[in-house]
Amino acid sequence: MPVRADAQRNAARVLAAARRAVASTGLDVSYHEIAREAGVGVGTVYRRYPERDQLMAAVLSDILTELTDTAHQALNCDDAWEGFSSLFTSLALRTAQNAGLSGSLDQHGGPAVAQQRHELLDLTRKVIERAQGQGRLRRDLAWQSVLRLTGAPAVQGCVLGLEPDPAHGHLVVLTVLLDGLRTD
Amino acid sequence: MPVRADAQRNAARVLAAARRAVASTGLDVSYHEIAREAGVGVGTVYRRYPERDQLMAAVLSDILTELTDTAHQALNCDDAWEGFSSLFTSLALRTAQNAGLSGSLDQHGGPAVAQQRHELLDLTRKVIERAQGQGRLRRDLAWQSVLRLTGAPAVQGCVLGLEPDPAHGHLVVLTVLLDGLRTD
DNA sequence: GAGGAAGCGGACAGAAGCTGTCCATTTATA
DNA sequence: TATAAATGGACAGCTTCTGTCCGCTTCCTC
Repeated sequence: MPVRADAQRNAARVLAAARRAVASTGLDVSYHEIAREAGVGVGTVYRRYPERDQLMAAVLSDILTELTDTAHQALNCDDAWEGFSSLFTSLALRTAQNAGLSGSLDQHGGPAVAQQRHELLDLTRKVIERAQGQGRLRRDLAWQSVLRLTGAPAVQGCVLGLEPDPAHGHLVVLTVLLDGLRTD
Repeated sequence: MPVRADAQRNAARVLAAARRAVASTGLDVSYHEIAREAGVGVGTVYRRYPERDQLMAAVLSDILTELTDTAHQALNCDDAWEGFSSLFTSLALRTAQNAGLSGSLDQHGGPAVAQQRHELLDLTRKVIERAQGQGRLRRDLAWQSVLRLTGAPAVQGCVLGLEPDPAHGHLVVLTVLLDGLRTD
């Protein structure tokens, strides 16, 4: 017997809800919250992902797949700076949307996700080094440092209590960072 | 009868512990954790700050006092850019140390803290506009936007799971941001 | 150094929220 | 329509937090 249609539908709903929930709450989001967000019962979420790691692996894999696509496009872009800045922007916005993840990719996901991540890192390194090779991107920063900068626009506020303004805030940070990174 | 010596000692310990705890855990840190950090019983913390808002107000006021000092120094600095960049750096590092606060200053503290914050904001605006007036800081950003940038180095990680490296990470972001902000 | 008041610590009850299970009910397929 | 798969959500057990209370300790005064 094939997979039932409603089961497939719910699986998609749960994954989408998990992505949203992880993005807003973090990796320690409760199963109940995911179920609520998905509009299904907790039992359904537990049946689909008996282990928390399986759920996180699915979420992370989903994100990594999207980003790998973007990285390939960036590497195929004729202009090295344009490729770099578009990938940088994508990474930054994605990081901002998933502020809850912050560096805990290693603990979750297992070897399959690790492999996916390694692939994306490799692509990203190539994009950065190509832009540096063409003299468009400053060379005084290691590619890892450049990559880490993508986390900067994830800012949610400041000690002075200015309202966060996530809509335009990220873009301002991105603009200034890119201006600080380009060489011409 | 004057305040007992041990009471004074404990008050200082609790405030210091609360600052550390809020910085690492966030505004919703539990009283027990603060007490543990301070090395006192929970009762002592509750006696000192029966309302959570009182505790937060004390913490925020402490931070604001420090920063106001720095802002005064920045405004007295002969070189407008130097003044700006040193204040910017202080604000950024302080924000990074207090990532847990993120924009929730308004809900806490009451009018006294609000007044302190208003004063600091005013000083900061002056520092920024002075540097812009001297043509050292790019003029295409409103002072609020510039201020918001101080939150950027608070980055704790990125979607790619690179280890956070808070020690040098903040400095790299700061360098690139300042390079993207200066006009000469 | 003795007495009394102020302060202290931490046990404890009650509330909240999370995990993971179980089964009566619903739904899709043949 | 019959049947098996899938569902939802109640529920027990656990953890963690809040806020109080009271026996004990520490400090100050005389």
